[in-house]
Amino acid sequence: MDGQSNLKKGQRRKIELLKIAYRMFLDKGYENTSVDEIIEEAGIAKGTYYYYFKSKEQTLEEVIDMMLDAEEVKARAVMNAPLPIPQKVVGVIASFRPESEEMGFADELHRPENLIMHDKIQKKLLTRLIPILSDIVRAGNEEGIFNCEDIPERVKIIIVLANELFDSGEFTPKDIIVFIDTIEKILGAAPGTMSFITQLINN
Amino acid sequence: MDGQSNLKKGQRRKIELLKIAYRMFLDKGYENTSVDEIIEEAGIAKGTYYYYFKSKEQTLEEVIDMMLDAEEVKARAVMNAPLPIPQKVVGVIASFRPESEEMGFADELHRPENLIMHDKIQKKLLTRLIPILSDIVRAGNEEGIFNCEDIPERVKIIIVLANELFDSGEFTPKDIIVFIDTIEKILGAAPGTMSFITQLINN
Amino acid sequence: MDGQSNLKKGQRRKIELLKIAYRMFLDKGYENTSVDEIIEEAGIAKGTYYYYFKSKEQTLEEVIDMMLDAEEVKARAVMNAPLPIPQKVVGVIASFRPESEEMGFADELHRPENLIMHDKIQKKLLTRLIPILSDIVRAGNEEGIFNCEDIPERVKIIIVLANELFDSGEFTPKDIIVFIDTIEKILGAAPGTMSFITQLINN
Amino acid sequence: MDGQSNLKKGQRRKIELLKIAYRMFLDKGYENTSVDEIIEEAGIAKGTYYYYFKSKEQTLEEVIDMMLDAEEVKARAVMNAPLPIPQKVVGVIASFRPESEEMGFADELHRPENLIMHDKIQKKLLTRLIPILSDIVRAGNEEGIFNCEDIPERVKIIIVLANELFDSGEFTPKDIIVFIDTIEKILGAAPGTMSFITQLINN
DNA sequence: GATGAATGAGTATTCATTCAT
DNA sequence: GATGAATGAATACTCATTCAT
Repeated sequence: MDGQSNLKKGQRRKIELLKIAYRMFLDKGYENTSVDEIIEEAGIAKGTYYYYFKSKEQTLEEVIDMMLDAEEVKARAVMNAPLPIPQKVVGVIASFRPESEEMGFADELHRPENLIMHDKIQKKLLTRLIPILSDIVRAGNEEGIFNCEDIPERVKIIIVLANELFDSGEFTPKDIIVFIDTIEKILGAAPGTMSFITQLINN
Repeated sequence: MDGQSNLKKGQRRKIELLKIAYRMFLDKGYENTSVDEIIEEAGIAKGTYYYYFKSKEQTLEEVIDMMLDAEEVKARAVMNAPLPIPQKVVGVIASFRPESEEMGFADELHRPENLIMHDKIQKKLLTRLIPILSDIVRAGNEEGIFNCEDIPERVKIIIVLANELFDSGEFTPKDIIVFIDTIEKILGAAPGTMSFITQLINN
Repeated sequence: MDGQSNLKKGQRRKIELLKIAYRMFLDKGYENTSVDEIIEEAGIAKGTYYYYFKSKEQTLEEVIDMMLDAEEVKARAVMNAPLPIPQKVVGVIASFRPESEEMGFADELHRPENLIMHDKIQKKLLTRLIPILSDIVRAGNEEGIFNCEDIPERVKIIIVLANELFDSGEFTPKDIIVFIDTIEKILGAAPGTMSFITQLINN
Repeated sequence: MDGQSNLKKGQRRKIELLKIAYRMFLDKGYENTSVDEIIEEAGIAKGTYYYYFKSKEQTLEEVIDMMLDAEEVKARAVMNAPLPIPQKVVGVIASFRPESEEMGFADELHRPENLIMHDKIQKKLLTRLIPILSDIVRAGNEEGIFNCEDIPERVKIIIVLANELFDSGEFTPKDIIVFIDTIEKILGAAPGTMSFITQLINN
């Protein structure tokens, strides 16, 4: 009994379509991907597409949710792994990135054609990521590694900064140094606590 | 002899057109504003529009530059005004916002239809704002109010945070508290140095 | 059961559209016929047109192919008819003309607005006409009516001449005499073999 | 006193413009060359262009006439040169080609974007070339090299064939052989009279 | 569940030409 | 002679969505 066998046939097909749309939105941007192209790629008829999706916009919505579901699983795995707290913080943030075969860390989502998708993801992502990361920071507080109040608000700032500063791939070593210093201060950590990030990014 | 008398006739008309386009882009979003609508609003022929602008995209580019020019003037005025350093920091950041008659502080630029414009502005704005703000922070360092290195990188973080956290208008009092705390630590200022911001935002 | 009953609905419609476009291209010229005019004439929506044709250019391509298909059928009928060889030669050449209700022998295709269409047709026509005509000339060789080598090359010259000299409708009786003389010599026929052409053209 | 000194200033400017338009029409095709591009290339204003030319079409007309004037001079030089008659025939035909720095014998005029120009030239060219070539053929008749009546009509056929068969650059050695054979027969020349053409073309 | 024919509003851009100065 | 601002008709093509079968 495999994990998908209890899905109805239609459900499986919809997931296939979502994966195809996901890849195409990422590759070409949401607005540059026409429904015609999706159905051609998927080998289905126009009507079939609209049988599964109310609109193209709704497809995007579902694509994003599917993607974030997968990434939340990864983030929770990091949270529960036997790692030092600071590594968990960074690991959770890093887990929320679409995995792309062709491109590396510098994210497809930051190309101009992906503005809309990026923006939608960003907003939904904050909702999911803040609770997880807050738990980790709270644990850090208890361990005495961090020392801060208003944790969700601080976590939010960290996520926003990470996304805006590093996703585009245009940053200097000094940007990293200042970023690390900022995070440490935001969380009330001792200087050097997060400096292992340098190595992560340099690779 | 008024200030515009030395502009050629065509120059004046172009500036008029830029202002009209600026307003429309802001109101309806760049993509939702068609060239047809612009020329109708301006009362000119299609050909006239394309006499002045190579393309709609180039219009956007020029609109943004015009807007940033105006805002840079405001920012420099703040920089040179007889104000305490912390007020200058905040004033410069605040000066870089389009003034809108209809909407308040919560910016038109953050509506989804303005994503493209917002993004283009954001990138160009950083280039202009960082040097000005860096000068102010340097002065703060000399006065002993701030105490930090890598000033441009720190300034960049502050601008990014200000834009992302507050432009959308969705923020809580705690967000403000944490933001202020963060800025103070980023700049190496004594606690409470920037707390006057609270009053600014609450009004 | 009529001959079209096994065509799908969409196929039939496409053929209708091709016929409409064909007529309009011939009447007004390809470039002077806008897609808007075609769809108005056909009573269909813009989208429907582009559902059937990738582009206006592709429509032209298909129109020409359809036309040449029909004309090749006529040419082969002439080839297989019980006629003297010289009559077949002339008949095949003559069969490759669009039949126009309004205009006579002097071809619509030679008006300046039809240059593009004429040129495309000319090139494709040579490919189809040369083999057929070559077969006839070969048969003439065997019958001793003609006497020549390099038949396809000779046939090509004859077709080119016929098109260029007579299609425009501007020619004198002397032009005809010389043309006949030339053809006879090109094919190695006895003087007078092709002189029946005179009567054909004069009518 | 140079040859141009008696031209008025305006006349000289017009000729400059014609040369620029000529080159551009040849390079990009008449229809693909906009008035805007011409004036930019020429460094003049829109109004100036229309001061010199009634319309773009009239420009084309004048360009062609200028070009044919130059080529007629070359053709008459060939006619009067101390050459054998058959060489004169070929030389005159060959003289009516625009000289292009970039392209060789395979003529720019046969690219699809030059259809209109090519067609206009073709028609005007016949008018000018037929008399010259007819004179040469008449001389050939008197020398006993040729033997034919209806000279202008025969000459016309030769010109048409030369243009259509060879201008496009797509022809085989057999095409040449048959062409030579055809010309000889059209003019009533002894076999081999024109075979020197082979060498001309092969180089 | 699935098809594919049909829709039609929407859009940016080109370009020859005119004419007041 | 020369300028350049202004015109506006013309045009091909896109695309999300619907719906009868």
